[in-house]
Amino acid sequence: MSPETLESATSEFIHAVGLLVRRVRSAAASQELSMTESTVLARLDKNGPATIADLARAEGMKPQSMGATISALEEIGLVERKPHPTDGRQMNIELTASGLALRKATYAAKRSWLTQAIAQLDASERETLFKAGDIVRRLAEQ
Amino acid sequence: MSPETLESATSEFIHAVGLLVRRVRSAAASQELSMTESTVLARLDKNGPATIADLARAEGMKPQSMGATISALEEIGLVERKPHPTDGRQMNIELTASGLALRKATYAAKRSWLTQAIAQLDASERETLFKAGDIVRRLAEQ
DNA sequence: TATTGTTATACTCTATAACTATA
DNA sequence: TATAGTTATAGAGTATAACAATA
Repeated sequence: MSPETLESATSEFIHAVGLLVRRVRSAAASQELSMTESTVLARLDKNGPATIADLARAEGMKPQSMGATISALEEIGLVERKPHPTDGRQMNIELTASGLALRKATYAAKRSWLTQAIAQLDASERETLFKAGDIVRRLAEQ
Repeated sequence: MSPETLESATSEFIHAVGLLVRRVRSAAASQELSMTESTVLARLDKNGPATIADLARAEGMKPQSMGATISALEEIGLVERKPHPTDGRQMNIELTASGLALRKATYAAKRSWLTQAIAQLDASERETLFKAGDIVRRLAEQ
């Protein structure tokens, strides 16, 4: 692949990512959660309680930024802070009953805009997309 | 694909996208251009002069937001506004000599962080990534 | 009346810096 | 001394609203 072609393809790729991010963001503005908020909720649901520092590391964010995200989720009642049993510095972030209900019920019924859109792709496209997701993750973490 | 699996895979996908966006953004903070800025520059290089409204449509943004992006690029001397010859309302946005040089020289030599990272993937991974880019574009524009 | 662009203002997401409390 | 968290402040990116000029 020539340097020019690579640069051009990369540029188109990042353009597509930008479109997607803006689209997800505008969906979030109306009623859904932001990308980071949904991701954090999904992680808490899957892996159980975690500290702010853990969550920040997982998202590649600063702890202060994650603190703000958690405060936003706390304000709408989806997560709560509980003191760590032995380490007085840490706060465990847990899903509330509302948060769990949102994960189990709302997502199963109404779903996010993106989940619906992906559901309508054919199987091979979904496979390509999710494979690419893994590649993107590696790129971002490298 | 079960609803739970789909939701989980979507969640992991958008997580990966979030990681990438934050990573690109932090590269941009040090010296590179933002995602939107690079994309606009690439478009001007490829398609020639365009109006703010055109560019906004292409990026899925509001014209006011694109105006801010263009002002930022103008301030660092990469683009300039020129009045449209016949339509007095429009301003044509063009690459300056600097902007063109950045596209032709700097990108070819130093490259962006992301282009470098993608260059190091093997061919089949790159293919998956760019195919996924097309799918993402369709999702975002739908 | 519709479109292009500008200005003013505000919101979201994330960052840096400075601090306290605990280990 | 290192780690977890909080608070304060700032920046980037984008949005909405109101407006002027032109078509």
